[in-house]
Amino acid sequence: MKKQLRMTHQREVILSELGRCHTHPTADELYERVKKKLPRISLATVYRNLEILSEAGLIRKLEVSGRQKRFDWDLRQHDHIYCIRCHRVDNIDLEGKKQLDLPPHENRGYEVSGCRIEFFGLCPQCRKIQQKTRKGEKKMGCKTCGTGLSDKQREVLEALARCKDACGSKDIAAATSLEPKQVSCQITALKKKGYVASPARCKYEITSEGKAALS
Amino acid sequence: MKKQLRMTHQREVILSELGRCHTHPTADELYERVKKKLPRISLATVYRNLEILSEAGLIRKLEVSGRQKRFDWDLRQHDHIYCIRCHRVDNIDLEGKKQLDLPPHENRGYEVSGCRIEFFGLCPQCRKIQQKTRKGEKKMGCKTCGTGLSDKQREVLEALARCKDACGSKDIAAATSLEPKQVSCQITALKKKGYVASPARCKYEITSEGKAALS
DNA sequence: ATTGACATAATAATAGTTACCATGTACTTT
DNA sequence: AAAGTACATGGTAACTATTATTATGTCAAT
Ligand SMILES: [Mn+2]
Ligand SMILES: [Mn+2]
Ligand SMILES: [Zn+2]
Ligand SMILES: [Zn+2]
Repeated sequence: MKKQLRMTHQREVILSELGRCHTHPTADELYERVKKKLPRISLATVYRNLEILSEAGLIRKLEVSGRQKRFDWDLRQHDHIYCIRCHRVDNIDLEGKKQLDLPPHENRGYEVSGCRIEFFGLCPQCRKIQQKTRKGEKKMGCKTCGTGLSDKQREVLEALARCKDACGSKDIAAATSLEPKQVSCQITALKKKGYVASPARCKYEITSEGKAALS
Repeated sequence: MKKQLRMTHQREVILSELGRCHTHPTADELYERVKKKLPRISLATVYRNLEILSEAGLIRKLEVSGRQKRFDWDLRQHDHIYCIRCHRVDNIDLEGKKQLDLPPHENRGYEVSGCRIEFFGLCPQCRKIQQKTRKGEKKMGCKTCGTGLSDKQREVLEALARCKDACGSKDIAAATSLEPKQVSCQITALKKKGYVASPARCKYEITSEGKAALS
């Protein structure tokens, strides 16, 4: 009844690409790489095999903070450090310092099978970027959030682009077909995206990012 | 320009329910509790406020292994242990042993902002369950996987239930409107769910779990 | 009384992942 | 070799957890 594990061509390529990758890739990052060798492979196959291979102990599955699982070809005992901004993951070696044993009276009745140590912070690249853009958190990883514009947002932003000076939401309501309440709602969303700034209380103007987003 | 944080009634209830909870609940677990006090609250409000409150430092967001984020009312420095089977999370206190500083030459250029230490294993309840059901991993947390049956799966399982003894997939194909190939595909799925067992090579029979699933 | 910042409920949309199943391939046993 | 079955794949639908959108509500400061 033992499970047989066939080393198919797909699995070979997945393994070898993971070994060539020194970046702890996610399933879809690896999929993009594997697709170059096997153009007809399915994303589901990559997911399935990463799961199977990690259960078989041929690779390691990392469950670091964030939403996506990452995979590691290096089976040796080592810990990780990850960037809280871009989510890249690097290896660290705690050398002798890994005597992290939970004292028996502290184990809460668990049958302890392991321990994970993760450091986190800003990676070298993100440190530089963070210093430049002091304005705040540009959340990454979302497709629409940051670039996309809904119809109403676009309408408001276009009206703002036509204004020479900063103007209030009432002016915009007049310049568009929208009601004042709706305008202020859209402005809130646009401010969050960085497309609108408020030079004075209750006065708004389009930012350079906002102009870029309109094009 | 500083962000104002209004302590609304919803936020008060979310905070107080989290404080009353000693289980590191997920957003939807907390939602179920809060709904009893505020029946008209929205799940999105719970998500939004847990995020806001943790950013404001009033609660702690845990990103332990697994998919769902969990929240902790206890702000004191402490670490966690979680169950790899049921995903419950308990506190641990490493007392003096938390001098986990990354040596500067090992930080890979990161600006380190913190460290997470997590133990994992089987919680007391799951240890008992695991000993009983030795058959293998019943994956938890999935809605269909385990209980749900597709139409074809149900058809095959019902045919198996009518058989007195273990039978081959060809017999089932005859007893249903399905082709042999399809039958073996469905049997594979049913075996994975634990609804079908194979007492002898290429012979199948319905399990007690399978009978229960049919009712 | 207006205005607009902040908040909410309801819902649509999204990302990541897994389930489903027809089909394909490779072992085993005859 | 043929038959029968276990294991695997590709394509896609479905699912889970989370976030975005937006009409509407509340409230403090003009
Ligand atoms: Mn690694
Ligand atoms: Mn805790
Ligand atoms: Zn980074
Ligand atoms: Zn458990």
